[in-house]
Amino acid sequence: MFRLSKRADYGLIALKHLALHGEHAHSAPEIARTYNIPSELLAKVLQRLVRKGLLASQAGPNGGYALARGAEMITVIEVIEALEGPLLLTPCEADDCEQFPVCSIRDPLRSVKEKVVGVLVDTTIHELAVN
Amino acid sequence: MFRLSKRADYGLIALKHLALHGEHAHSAPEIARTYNIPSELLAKVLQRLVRKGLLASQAGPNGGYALARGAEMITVIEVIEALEGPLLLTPCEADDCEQFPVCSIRDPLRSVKEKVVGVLVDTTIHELAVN
DNA sequence: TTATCGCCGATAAGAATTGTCGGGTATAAT
DNA sequence: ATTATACCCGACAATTCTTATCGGCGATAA
Repeated sequence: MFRLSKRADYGLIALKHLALHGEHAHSAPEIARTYNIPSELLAKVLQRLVRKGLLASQAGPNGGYALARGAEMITVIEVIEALEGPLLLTPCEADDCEQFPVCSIRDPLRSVKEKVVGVLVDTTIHELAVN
Repeated sequence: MFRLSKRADYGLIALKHLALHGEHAHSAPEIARTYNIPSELLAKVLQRLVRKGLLASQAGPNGGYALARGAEMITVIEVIEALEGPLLLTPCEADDCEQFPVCSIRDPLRSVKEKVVGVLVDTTIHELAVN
């Protein structure tokens, strides 16, 4: 349906939270409670963002997550692609679909996709945080 | 996953086909055969595009579909929204999700969505056809 | 009259997302 | 040391969405 997954939604909410309250680490359960997000699912999301280098984590009591870099250095496209995989406008680009040999729109849509990606590259977590 | 549905894919392929070969009407089975698309599914897609005013149809033998207006007057966003409903970046915008009262990214993401829509408004079927 | 095609709703089949569970390791505080 | 909190990770159930199919109907040209 051309919409963000909840994974990505949760990730962006958490990143904005960390951008706004970045003095110390915040735990997954704490953020989940604040935004009414299923705790274990948010944990999964944050773990993946750590693996992708967007977050830093700290185990133990008083542990939690913090941004791995400044909020203005993290783009929305990074978050989306970290959580959903590369942004593909057409099914053809991913699996070789039945239309592959005769697909007439793959190439023209590629340039459309690049413009869309451009928008998401130009939007940072910092922008989400101040607006 | 932030990707076009096959419905939209099929619709764009068909519209480009009609833009390129617009002398007479083309039937759903014919287009489906050409691009290896399940015939009855493509029929459904084209019927919906008729209802939305993007295509004109003609019943009977030698009947089929043709563009309702010039290819440069049909935008990609019209096709996507006709087949997938309005483009919503966040789940929040659609159903009232569990985060609604505390969602911190709904507003900032709205402006992101508008930029994305802008890209798709600026792309016409004619552009797909010549590229 | 017949064959072709558009039109529509209902529904099955398949895939992806969302959410849950269980078992592990790290670490700070007591 | 022990305990409580939290990160980490894979597997799996539940749910939802997408994709595809089916059956019956009306329109129209040959």
